[in-house]
Amino acid sequence: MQKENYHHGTLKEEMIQKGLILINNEGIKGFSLRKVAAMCGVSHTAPYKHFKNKEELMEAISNRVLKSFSECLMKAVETAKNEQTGMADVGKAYVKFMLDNKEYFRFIFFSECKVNVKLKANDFIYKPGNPFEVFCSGATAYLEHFIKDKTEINCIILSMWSIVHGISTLVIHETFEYEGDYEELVERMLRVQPR
Amino acid sequence: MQKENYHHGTLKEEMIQKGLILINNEGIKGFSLRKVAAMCGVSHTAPYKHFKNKEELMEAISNRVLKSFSECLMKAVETAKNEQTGMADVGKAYVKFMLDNKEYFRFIFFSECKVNVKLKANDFIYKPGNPFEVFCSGATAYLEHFIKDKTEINCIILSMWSIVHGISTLVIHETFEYEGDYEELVERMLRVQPR
DNA sequence: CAACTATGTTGACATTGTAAACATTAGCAG
DNA sequence: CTGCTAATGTTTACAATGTCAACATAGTTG
Repeated sequence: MQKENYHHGTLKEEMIQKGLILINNEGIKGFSLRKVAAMCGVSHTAPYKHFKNKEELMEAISNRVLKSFSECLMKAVETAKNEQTGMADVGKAYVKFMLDNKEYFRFIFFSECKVNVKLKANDFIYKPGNPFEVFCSGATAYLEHFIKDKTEINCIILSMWSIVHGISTLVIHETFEYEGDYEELVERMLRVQPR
Repeated sequence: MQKENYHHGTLKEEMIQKGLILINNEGIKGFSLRKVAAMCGVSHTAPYKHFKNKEELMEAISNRVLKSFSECLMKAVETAKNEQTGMADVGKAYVKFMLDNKEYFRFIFFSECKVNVKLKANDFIYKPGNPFEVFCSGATAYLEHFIKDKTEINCIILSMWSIVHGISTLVIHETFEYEGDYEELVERMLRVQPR
């Protein structure tokens, strides 16, 4: 009986799963490698066979969330493309996803969690597949129909990205609160833009 | 000789001072209550006579930074008022201050540090003296010259705030990078707005 | 089957936050 | 000045945590 338990089999994956649960239940400050290991029914050093250190576990968890985020945004971009609703709906999806997953994004953005993503303006280079890339490239494709100047497009995109990211961040950090429908608010905030 | 040292005298203030230094030198993950106490030449539990716990120390440090931030923005608002340059300069000051103090804002926004500030939209209630209040009320005063509708003003302000806060946050978190002058970029980002 | 590698466990250690019990000093009442 | 009391520090102790080293077990492969 013990023989079957000695080797867990899918510990790496379960660490990520249980890590997500722990974050949801106890927030950032309740998160610890040892707790997650215990949730997997494994000794507190077993995870080190799969993750170099705590930070690498956090990064894996973060990537899992960002992957869902990407998929969510991709769907929104597709819908917007088909139904000609413009980028506002994608922006709304961006904010909604972050606010629906506050605890996860506190973890990703408000902790020492490394996010393996970096966008550069100017040439707008990004690692494909991450949510920010999805948002920005979706917006680029949309704006190209209306605007020629590449620099202006980038500027507008950056503006939109900052708006949706900024408002989400402020709300999640509890620096700002709106007593009403955030989607409607975002809609209006983005509409203030020329496009 | 020991008699002079037993009572520190201004420990509370020095904890804040040395805390700021430690954050600058070692970042969030290098920050600990015990280290700050050591820097003050005091036992590791002495701070508990002045702060309920670590979080309260962090809050005090955060408030110190936010006070400087407020003062900086107040100056910018004053200048904008006198020289009729509009809110773009205040926005640039906002971003510049955050990027000039990356380590502090990582501490404030990307750690378990409680920021004792909460703005509410709708009625736009804020605790006076905090930087966000300075920015928003400065913007309100400015916009009232051009726009009547209170709701629209609030929407534009929130947009501007999100833009400057969002871009700063993204850069500090190293999710986004711009190889050029951020002030010029912010100028353009805000100018995309109707006003 | 034997040896190797991947995966877990035990035990140890340093760092940290925090609480309790005790020490020193400052300030004030008499 | 004396002595009490509150404010401020220190020592000691403990639990939680990340991490390392040494060892154990189990698949895998020649």
